[in-house]
Amino acid sequence: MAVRIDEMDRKILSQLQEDASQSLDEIARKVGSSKTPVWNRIRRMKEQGVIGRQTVILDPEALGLEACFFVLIRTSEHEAEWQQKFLRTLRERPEVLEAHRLAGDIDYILKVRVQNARAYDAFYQALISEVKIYNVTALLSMEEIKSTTLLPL
Amino acid sequence: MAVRIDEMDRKILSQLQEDASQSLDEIARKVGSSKTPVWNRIRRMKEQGVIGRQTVILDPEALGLEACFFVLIRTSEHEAEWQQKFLRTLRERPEVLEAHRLAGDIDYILKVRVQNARAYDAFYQALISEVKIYNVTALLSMEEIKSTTLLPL
DNA sequence: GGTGAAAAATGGTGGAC
DNA sequence: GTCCACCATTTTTCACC
Repeated sequence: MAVRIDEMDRKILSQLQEDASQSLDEIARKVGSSKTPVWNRIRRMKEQGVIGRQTVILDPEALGLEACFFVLIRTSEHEAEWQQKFLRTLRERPEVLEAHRLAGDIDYILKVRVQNARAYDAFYQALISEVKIYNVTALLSMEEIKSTTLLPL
Repeated sequence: MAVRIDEMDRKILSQLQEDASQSLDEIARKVGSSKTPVWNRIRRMKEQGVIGRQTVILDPEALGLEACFFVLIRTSEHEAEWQQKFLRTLRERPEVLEAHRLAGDIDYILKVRVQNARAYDAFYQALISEVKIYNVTALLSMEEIKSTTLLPL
């Protein structure tokens, strides 16, 4: 997974993160290079998987997704089969935006975006009916102080 | 913040989320419309703020950001001035990718991306030296099961 | 609100240095 | 590896339905 990235690559990535709709010429000018080398570097980084999906960030509130929960999960089951099913469920559910397996006494954390508390409860009921879970704590977000996809470069 | 979005808008947003590098023609064809109306709808939704930043998703591992922590914070301070400073600190720190104020006994949750455990400790020390915090629990991610910016439409 | 065409800008490629 | 110029595609605007 380790990939050689030099200063010029970092500058290009930074520009792309900031605004991927910029033209090649514009990016080239800002990073102090010209079109072809910038284009070649971008192509290489896409092939290597450093650069992934190109997307737009939507406003969840405007789309009626007004509730955001962080869900802390403890489980008693640690068998492979149980885990497979659990992971599949999480990946299939579009309201699960993030899922991590953790070190320590909490086993998993999820970030879940839904319309409202009732929609969260529906998700929760569906989840626990599909897989056995020992303990669940839901943390309700009152205010999104910060939310960014921009990685520090 | 509530905005009128019809079925066609949703289809367009879905396509843009999936792949923002698609041409207008391609999007128009997929949603069963044509170029100009799709373009007008996209422009309107950008003005309304439904569509925000256009960006690329980078692979954190490839960039050497191999550690991801979720940080649960309890604080004894609830004064306006303290909060102002705390929020400013979070917004300024690029390693803080998400920050939410919570309901319940945990006051804040952060998602923090750093190179390694040492870099996290540096962040943690900097944070507690800037603002007084009652209790901090760091959850270390062992495995990113899912991470998406695609909102359910 | 949709269609089609035309002008301006951009992406992608190949050749010279 | 960088610069430059070329052409096909795409974006963006506009007049018309």
